[in-house]
Amino acid sequence: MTTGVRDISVETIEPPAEGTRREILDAAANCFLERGYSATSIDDVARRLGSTKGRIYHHYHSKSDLFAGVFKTGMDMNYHAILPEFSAACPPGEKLVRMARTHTRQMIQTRAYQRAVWEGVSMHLRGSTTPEQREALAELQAYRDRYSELFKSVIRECRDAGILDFDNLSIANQIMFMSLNSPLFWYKRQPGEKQADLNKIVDQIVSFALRGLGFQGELPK
Amino acid sequence: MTTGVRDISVETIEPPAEGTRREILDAAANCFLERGYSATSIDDVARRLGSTKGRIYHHYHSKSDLFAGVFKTGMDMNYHAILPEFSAACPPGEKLVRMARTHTRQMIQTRAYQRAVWEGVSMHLRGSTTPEQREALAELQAYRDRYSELFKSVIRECRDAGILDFDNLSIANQIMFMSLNSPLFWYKRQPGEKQADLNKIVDQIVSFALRGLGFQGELPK
DNA sequence: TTGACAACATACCCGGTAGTATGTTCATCT
DNA sequence: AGATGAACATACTACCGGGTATGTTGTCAA
Repeated sequence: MTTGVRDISVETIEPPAEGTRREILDAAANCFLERGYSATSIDDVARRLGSTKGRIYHHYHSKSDLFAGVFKTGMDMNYHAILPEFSAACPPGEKLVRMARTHTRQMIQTRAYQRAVWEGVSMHLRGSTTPEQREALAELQAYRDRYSELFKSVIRECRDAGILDFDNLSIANQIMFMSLNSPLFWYKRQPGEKQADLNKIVDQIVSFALRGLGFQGELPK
Repeated sequence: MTTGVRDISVETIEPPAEGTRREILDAAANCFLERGYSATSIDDVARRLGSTKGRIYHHYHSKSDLFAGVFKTGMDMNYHAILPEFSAACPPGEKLVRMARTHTRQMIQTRAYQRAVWEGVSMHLRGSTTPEQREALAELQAYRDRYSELFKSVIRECRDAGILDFDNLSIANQIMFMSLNSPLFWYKRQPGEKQADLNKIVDQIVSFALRGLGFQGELPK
């Protein structure tokens, strides 16, 4: 709404606002990561920013709106990372592996945002909140469902090709995501954070998930 | 403390108190399941019981104490179910499968309690709450860690026997639990709830997890 | 120069919630 | 019968947290 106005300015589209919003989202995501949504107060986020409520409420209408911002940003990053892999022309097995690796790496590298996505999904599955904001959550949920469908379609393709072997597709997809998302809950960034170490962890997770789906043989690449 | 006093009474040890406590715990567990810990108020639990706060505070000192009761009860049920399997004299592969089945069935059948256990672990991994109640959480966490160790030891035994194949033991254990716990988040009890249907779901989950750990061949039984 | 507006900070309101203090009832023991 | 205490209900307090209303400051355009 208000953002459309300053499209006149040359280059650096809305540099202050977008930077500020991102800064607020980062703080909010980390607060949600540490204490969860309902245990986090707006003042907590403001404290982390070194400012006050006013700054946050100037950019976001409500707490749930702020949360939605974190959720959507997290999913945006996921889409940005996964769509190239999904659209690539390569055999379904290899595609699934690449998508799984990318997704898992996302869970680790943008952990705070992804944790909010997780909690958002959990919140939606429950019956809580008001009907109005329940609708907003439903929209976000749909956004995340579409993402899930990307994997589901590839998994189905793999099964049809005889690469995978499982019973119920939806359940298989659920458990696979559960496995790939697991670092959300136990991963701690180590002091000597080598890129190779991270890849090793990602590989083990992806290996677990793919094997779980009935994948045989060694993983490509 | 207070329970030790009435050990004098013959049979039916503390029948009213224990029944009442269990009734309160059930209500609390379901509230925590639906809205999460911090979003649940004591009045919510009381409403579900058809009574008032007074009843709850008569049996539990605080909200966190009530939560601890739910957590511990959930873990007690897990131990009660898993210890016979763990102590049984049978080859490690078969033992692991039986333990995994039992655990997964527990996740489904006592879902509300187990969800609280989950949230308790998550809460502890974060930095929240006061130092005093943080200690109580740490104790519960240790209780749950011992349970996790039961699986870990069997998994290690399996790997040493060449039945399983994975890289890091701790990570493998984490992802396995993540898979087995997954119905906590997506399982919904169906109208026509046949025992056979439930077994089918459990089998698929266990099959996924065991394959993920590198288990080869068909599952026993 | 000045008005206008974005980007905040300050001050305040008010509903909800954890926890407490105080009844009330009923069963059991002496 | 009277006392005692468990098992609650009722009434109340204090505080926290979401949200709002109202300043304050810097910037930019005319």
